Amino acid sequence: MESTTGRTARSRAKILQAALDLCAERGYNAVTMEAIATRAQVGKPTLYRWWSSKGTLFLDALTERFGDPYFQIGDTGDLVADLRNWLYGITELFLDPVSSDLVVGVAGTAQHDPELAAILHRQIHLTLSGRNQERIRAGQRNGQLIGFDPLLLEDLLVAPLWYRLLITDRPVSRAYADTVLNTVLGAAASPSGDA
Amino acid sequence: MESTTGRTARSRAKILQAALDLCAERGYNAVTMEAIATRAQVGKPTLYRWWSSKGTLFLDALTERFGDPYFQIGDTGDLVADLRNWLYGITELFLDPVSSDLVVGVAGTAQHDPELAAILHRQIHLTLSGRNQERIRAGQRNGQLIGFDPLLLEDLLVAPLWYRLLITDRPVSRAYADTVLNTVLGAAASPSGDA
DNA sequence: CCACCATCGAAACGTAACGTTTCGTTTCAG
DNA sequence: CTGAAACGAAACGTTACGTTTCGATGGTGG
Repeated sequence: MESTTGRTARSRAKILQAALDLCAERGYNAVTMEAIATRAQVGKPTLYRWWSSKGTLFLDALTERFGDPYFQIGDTGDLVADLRNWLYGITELFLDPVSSDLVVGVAGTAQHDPELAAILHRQIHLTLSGRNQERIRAGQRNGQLIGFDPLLLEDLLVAPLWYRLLITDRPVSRAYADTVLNTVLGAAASPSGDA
Repeated sequence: MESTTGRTARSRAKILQAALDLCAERGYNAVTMEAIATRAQVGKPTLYRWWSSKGTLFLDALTERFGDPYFQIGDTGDLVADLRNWLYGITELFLDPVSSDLVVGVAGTAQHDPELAAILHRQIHLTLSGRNQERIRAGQRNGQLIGFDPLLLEDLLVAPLWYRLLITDRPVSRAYADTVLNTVLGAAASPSGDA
């Protein structure tokens, strides 16, 4: 049966830790499945038993190490403050060389690995984005940011950070996050719920 | 000397065409340098003489086939209309299976190919983005969209399209481009020129 | 018009990482 | 205690890369 102390659980923890360590040392691209197995003192078949590729393995490592606390909007009752802290967290993630290299690596791999892309889309988009939209709707029921389509608001706020990380090489910063937030929130309500 | 009819120019045209054809047939990921060389009836060393990798080759093919007309803001005198057509063009590019596969492939490869990333950043960011900001400033000198930081405006408009293409699997559409444009342009002027 | 030399196409090669298979051993459950 | 499942380690075939070699081709100076 599945246990938290069994051999498989210990191997899994060792593998994810080895992957993160190697990523920090050599960078995402220079890490191979063979190196992960060696570092974790684990056989390669064990890697492929649980993950079909380097990309899916690192997506799990990324999720466990930098998961919901960074990508999910918090709930203190003040929606605008929660959105700001949400953008601050993602900015922090994108500024740190180690975590941003990991994020860029996984996002880049997903562009030519359909299976990883599917997992990422389900996990990030459907699950996380769904919860984030729910958080926005909850704020709107309390009279905050009424008139914004939740999905569109989420897009407009977080997309510029991803755009800077992946397409341009301009750095993100707290000041940039503030500017995006202030500008978008200054916008009139979106004309319809098309998005 | 360099000529437009010499052997090298003919080879170059054949190579880029073969790359685009193969990309349309099998998809970006399934195209190999060997296959491009074979299809173009060209030796592999000829490929590596001009391009250091598959990514840089396809960036050239992308630029020649889907270049400035798609990524550069036009100038009809009406800035808002030009911005809308700009977003429509990129939407069209991202909607077409062949061109979007090419864009996704190059963008994805750039995430783990520093040389390609550097070229893309210089080419896209510095050159194109510079011209686009200049177009926005020209409109502002005519009294259009005064108060927006040009760089921020460009980010806010185009980032959501890239975000949908690369991170979520939600489709773009003209209606989405319209909603983004209308919402952002409805925004108050950005508080400062930080971005 | 011709002879020369750079450049070409084609093929063969070495390398790196992949993902799989095999085999003897270890671990946990009944 | 016993057996089945999962393990670590090593070896293997495969694929695509990027390079090297070699004979042929084509544009150029005499």
